[in-house]
Amino acid sequence: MQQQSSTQSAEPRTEAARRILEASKILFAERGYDGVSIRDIAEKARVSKANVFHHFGNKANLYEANLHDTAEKLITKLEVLRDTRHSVRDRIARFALLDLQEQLGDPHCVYLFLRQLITPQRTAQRRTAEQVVSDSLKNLLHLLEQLKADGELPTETDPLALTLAIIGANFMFFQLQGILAELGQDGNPVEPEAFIRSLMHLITPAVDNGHDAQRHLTR
Amino acid sequence: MQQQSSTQSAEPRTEAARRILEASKILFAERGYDGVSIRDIAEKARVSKANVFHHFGNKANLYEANLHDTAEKLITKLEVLRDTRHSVRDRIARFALLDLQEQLGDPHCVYLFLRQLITPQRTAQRRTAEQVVSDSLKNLLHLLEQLKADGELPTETDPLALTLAIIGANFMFFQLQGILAELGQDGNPVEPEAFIRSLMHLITPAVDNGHDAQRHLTR
DNA sequence: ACTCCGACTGATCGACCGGTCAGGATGTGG
DNA sequence: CCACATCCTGACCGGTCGATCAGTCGGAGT
Repeated sequence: MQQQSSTQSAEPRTEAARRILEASKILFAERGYDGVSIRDIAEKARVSKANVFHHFGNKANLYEANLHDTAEKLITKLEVLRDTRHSVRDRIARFALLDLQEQLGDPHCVYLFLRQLITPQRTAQRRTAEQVVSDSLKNLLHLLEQLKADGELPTETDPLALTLAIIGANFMFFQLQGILAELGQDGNPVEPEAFIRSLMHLITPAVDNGHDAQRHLTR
Repeated sequence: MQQQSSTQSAEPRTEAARRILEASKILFAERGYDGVSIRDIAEKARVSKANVFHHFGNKANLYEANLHDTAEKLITKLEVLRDTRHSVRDRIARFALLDLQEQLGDPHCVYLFLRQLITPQRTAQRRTAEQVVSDSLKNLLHLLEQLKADGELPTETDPLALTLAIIGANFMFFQLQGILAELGQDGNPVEPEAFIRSLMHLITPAVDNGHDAQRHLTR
């Protein structure tokens, strides 16, 4: 038996192993852990059922390997936000756009993580999922606090509420695409860039008239 | 055989049927459709396994009955928003607070609906779930457009983005309670009322200087 | 007393589940 | 040539799944 370790996932050893990982990722994201059988995965990956066990030991291990992969991917995303070449405002906008684009570009990762977050059992896997979300949240919160310290936010604005609003708006835009498309016939922003622009207006509406930092939310 | 109809769910006929419905609601919300067996439900409801089939026909029917129940519950919630006795601003604040409180008060309904929304299969059940969310969204969107027409929102504010921000922020507050509690030691708003107040500040920050009809949520 | 009906249960079914095992195919080092 | 390791498969196992069925029980109607 040559199964992968459970604590750390390495690269897939063969093409078949890679196909198994990819197929299981999609299926787990769509139907959840219990909704997918090893048969389904093997069939989608065009391998024998026993081969799945050969590479990943058991079902839980395969699921964990998927979570580990997506977690790594999402963590590396956060590194982009740390460069100080751009203004705080720009970094917030870039983070929001990057976050939204990545959700739209790889929905399976989102659903894989979301399914883990809504599980009441506090397993180690759920902890890691929470950790990723928590890091992302803290990062954005820190940027917003910085923005407020710079005087670019009204004093009565609560950075935490604003953080949750941005992250939540992104998720809702991602999740409700189908619904939005139906009622967006009158020219509402359905493109991510336009949506992020609208979202940034909510934070500091003085973005059109050329960076006027002291012009706050009037009226 | 005396199973309920599939298209419309009536009240549970016996105490046992009521217990089955309640037990299955919790289990389905926590573990999802495939994660729960009839055995689990029967055991939690303290009835025989065959009795579950007697009352609900099959597993899918039982699940559908749960969805129908929660959908009805959420739809009736929206009725509150239609009374014109309060100002538009108040109705938005009341809607947001009511929405958040209901999520916090009955998490199982939220998870039951969420699990349905993240299913890629476009079943009739998913349609109804989408319909409920869509109605709720349209309602809030309409109120915000009204608010903007009244001149209480900046002209560059996009009502749709604001709608998604409010709904999304509520959901994030609900979902990330555990994470928020950890980093909320420095006096951040962890109570729903305070959070909604902060959220309303984001919409119309001119709430402090004493408008006439906004006294309800400002302590 | 007799019938009928809905509530309810234990036993049981075939299907499918996750997982195992013996062994074939292929390559690699001695 | 042999020995060995890895990749991979078909056949198989015990257990659990959703669902069925025969039948018991108790109350209402006649």
